[in-house]
Order: sequence, then structure tokens, then C-alpha cells
Amino acid sequence: MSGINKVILVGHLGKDPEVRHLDGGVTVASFPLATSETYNKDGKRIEQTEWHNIVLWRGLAEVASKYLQKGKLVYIEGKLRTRSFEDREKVKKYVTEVVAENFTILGRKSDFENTPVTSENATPKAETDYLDSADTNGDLPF
Amino acid sequence: MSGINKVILVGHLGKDPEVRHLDGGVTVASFPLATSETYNKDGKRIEQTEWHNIVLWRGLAEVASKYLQKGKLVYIEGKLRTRSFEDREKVKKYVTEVVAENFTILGRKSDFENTPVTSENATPKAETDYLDSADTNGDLPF
Amino acid sequence: MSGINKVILVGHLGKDPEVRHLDGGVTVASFPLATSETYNKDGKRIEQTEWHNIVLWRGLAEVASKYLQKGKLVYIEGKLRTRSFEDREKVKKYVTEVVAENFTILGRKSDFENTPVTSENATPKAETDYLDSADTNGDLPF
Amino acid sequence: MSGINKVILVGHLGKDPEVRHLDGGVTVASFPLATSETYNKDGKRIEQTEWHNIVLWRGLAEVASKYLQKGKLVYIEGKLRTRSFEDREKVKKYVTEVVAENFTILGRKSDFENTPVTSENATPKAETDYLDSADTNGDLPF
DNA sequence: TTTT
DNA sequence: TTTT
Repeated sequence: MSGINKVILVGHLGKDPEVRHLDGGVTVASFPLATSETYNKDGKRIEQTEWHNIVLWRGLAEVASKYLQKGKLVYIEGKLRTRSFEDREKVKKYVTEVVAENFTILGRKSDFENTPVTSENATPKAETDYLDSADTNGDLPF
Repeated sequence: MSGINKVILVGHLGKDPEVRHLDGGVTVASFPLATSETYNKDGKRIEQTEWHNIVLWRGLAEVASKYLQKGKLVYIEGKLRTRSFEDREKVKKYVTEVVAENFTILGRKSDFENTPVTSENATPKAETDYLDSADTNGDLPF
Repeated sequence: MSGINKVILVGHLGKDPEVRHLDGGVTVASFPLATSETYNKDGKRIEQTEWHNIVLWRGLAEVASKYLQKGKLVYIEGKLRTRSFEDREKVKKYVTEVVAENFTILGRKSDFENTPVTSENATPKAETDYLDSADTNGDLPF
Repeated sequence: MSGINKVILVGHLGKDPEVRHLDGGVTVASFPLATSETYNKDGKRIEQTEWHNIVLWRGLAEVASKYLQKGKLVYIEGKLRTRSFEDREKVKKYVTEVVAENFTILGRKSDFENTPVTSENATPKAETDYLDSADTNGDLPF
């Protein structure tokens, strides 16, 4: 009972998010994310890249489709989920995805330039988690 | 711009949560949490304990006051916040606290026994984060 | 360049670790880990379990094979890695695994009882990370 | 027994690292790190910054003093530690610090330009954690 | 005291 | 398929 299933990634989008609208009006977005680590081996710099399938639902999917593009650097928090599906030849296959619960754009200023600050582009659902505590940090004498 | 401030703890409560109701009806709970690590030094087992000040707001505070008691093992996710206050001698002091955004009780089954499952003891706010994705894991062919 | 690929799990082992010794003397261990989350849906308690393939290398594999058994509750920290392999019919397949970098047994005291403290059962490699700072927390006046 | 005490931060250095060499030749480095979060309140963009005291020991301290400077964006992983000390008036005080166990520079290319890749500037101790698994990802048929 |  |  009661476990923890948490993934934390910082990496670059390999493609623009692909958005779908399911029956019932639910929005889903997905994109590949690359996390690379670099290390020295015998004095040579070696880079190793891992690719992750990121999936976002509903409000997060919509925010992602607006603000994330191929190449951008993002912090993503989510959980692992392995699903099965049938490929075109009706063979059962498995994929493991990271279902995002939260994300934050990192990186250069230019990455934020097309992110106008109006009351319309609502705070990403992820950020609203913070609102609760953010507006309540009064100075109580614990 | 845009940073990450995340704390992940697994430890035991040092005391029962202390609950307060602020003006305006906001609930705050707090308790000390011990995380200990054990390591071998010269063949001897050494245990080192660190104490953390945990603070919870609103709905989370209420769930905590119901289900958490001294001694229980919990997973807590939150963020660091340092605040200043004046002590009795009007000296300015600082405390660093972990503002919880999420928690899960770990440990023995008996720890859950007094946690009846009715529609009344609402899902902790933290857990509702999961609901979004949990009820939408249909089998879309990405 | 420079990414983060981190997984944090708390769950129960589905089986005893399976240990292999590769050519060259490298030890690898692996086991399935279940993380379950419980939430209320329409007043009913619903439990959803996710299974993860955990892989451990070298020293960590050896410590795991000694101290971890089916049913135990563990905290695992690691990274995601997707590899391809050929199944018996020579079909290329993919699996995503969590390569553990660290683990800690959680749970009941009885779970630790068969963990004698001698200088022989070396500190898990994971725990040695902590040693560095643990033995140097003198009281320097920063 | 057996807890988890983990901090994950992404933020900018407020100052260059300050390095000290203790008696016995141990190196310690420290610097303030700012993590800011931005959220909408009544249609206005509000930024809230939290400052953290980062401390690094030994090898990590040396790598930090070489590659980190005021203003850089870093990912830091570590643990919380609260210590007491006496201020100039002999009053006992407490500080909570993040003892880094790992860090990665994020951000612009220009941030890496003064990071020549030679066999001399050794892999940060943190990164060596990855080496173990990185050079062993052979294709075993689990 | 950082960054956008 | 990203980035440096």
C-alpha cells in the first residue's frame, strides 16, 4: 500500500509537442525529451543521451502546447506508467512513459519572449500548486 | 527566473501535529520530523538524526491532523522556506521550514487501521494531483 | 548538454532479486518493484499498481541480493534507461528500466533483524555518498 | 531508522563560491543560491525568491570553485542539515544549509566556454556516480 | 545576493 | 529526435 512513483527530468524537447483532443474533450500532448549526461573516459568527453516519452493531460497539455517547442530546455516532474497497446500487426507491445504532473521552462531569456504575461494565459496547473502556500506565508510565530 | 525548490523526506514524526486556525479560517499544522541515516564507521554502526520543521496549510493541514501521529513514518514532499520572526526578547531570528505540498503514510498496516475509507475523509489534496492522470489512462495509440 | 534523469520510488519487491555474474566478474541484480497509489473515486477506494524493472550493478547488486527480499518496502533512487534486445523470435523489443544508484530499506524493525552489523557487510555504495559529509560536519563558523 | 533527506534545487548563484581550506587539508565551499517562482495573482505576475545556503565538501568544493560563478544556473542535489554556532556576542544560533552531493551546470552555451575539456579537470565526484552504470550498459538479455 |  |  501507499507508494511513491516520481520522475524528475531536465532535458531538451526532441520535437514540438503533438496535441490530440480525445472524445469527451480531453486534451493530451506528448513529445520526446532528451536527457544527456557527459563524462570523461580515458581523458575523452563522452556524451550519452537517453530519450523519454513525455505525456501530458488536460490543462497541462494545453499549457505545454503553447509554451514548449522543439529544442527548449525544461524541468519535468511526473510519474512512470507502462501501458500496452497493439501495433499494426496486432502484436502486443509495451511502452513506458513519463506522465507529467508539472513542468517549468528553463534556459535563455529568448525562450520566454513569446510568453506574454496577460491574465489570459493562465498559470499552468502545475504552478497553481504553489499558489496555496505562496499567498499564505504570513508571519506566524510558530 | 523559474527555479526549482523541492524537498523529499522520509522520516518519523517527533510529535503529534500541532494545529492552529488563523484569522480568516485558514488551518496550519506543524510538527518535527526526524530523518536518520546509518552508516558504518570503523566497523561501528553510527546513526545520525536530522530534525526538520514541517508546516502544512489548509486542506493538507487538516488531513495531517487526522492521520498523522507521533512516531508514524511518512514520505513528505515540499519546498524550503526561510522566515524571520522576533523572539520574546525582540531579537530577530530565522527558521528554515519545509512547507509540505504532499505526503503519504508509509509503514505497517496497523498504521492505516484507523483510516476508515468513506466518502467523507476526502482524498488529501496532494493525492488529487494524481487523479487527473489516473482516470485517463485509456489505451490511446500514441 | 547536461541533463537530469532521476527516478524516486517507494514500493515493495514483487520477487527476490535475481543475481547474475557477467563475464569479467561484474554482478547485476534485478527485480520487479510495485508502487501503488490509492485514491477515492465516487466514494470508493481504488488502488492502482505500477510495476517497475529495477536493475542494480556491482556493489549495489551485491548489497541488494543480501538484504532485499520479496515483499520488502524500499526507497530506490536511480535513472531511466531504455534498451533494445531481441526476443526468441529475433524480434527487436524495448524495455525501460530503472537503474538504481541508491536504495534504503524502509519499514518494520523485523525487516532489519537479519542485517547483522559487522565490519564485513560493507556500507552500501549508496550510503558511502553520505560518509563524506557525515564525518565532516564540524562546527565551522561560516 | 533509515530515512530520506533529499533536496533538489535549480537556481542562480547569488555570489561566487567562497572557498576555505580547513586544518587537515579538507576543502569547503559555500554560496547562496536563489530559487524563484513566478505566479499570477489577480492578473499580475508576482515573483518570489527563496535563498538557500549551499555547502560543498572536498572534491565537490574544488569542482564548484572552478566552474561555478555568480549568476550561473545550476541543478543541485543534496541534503538538509541544521547546525548551531555562536555569533560574535556568544549567542547560540541555528542555520539550515543544503549540503550538496551533486551538481550540474544548466543554461547557456557561454556558461560552458571557460570549461576546457582536458583529462586534468577531473569528472566531478558527483558525475562519477554515473560512470558505474554508464560503462556497463551492455546488452544483457534480462 | 541571482535570474527573467 | 534535443542540446553543448
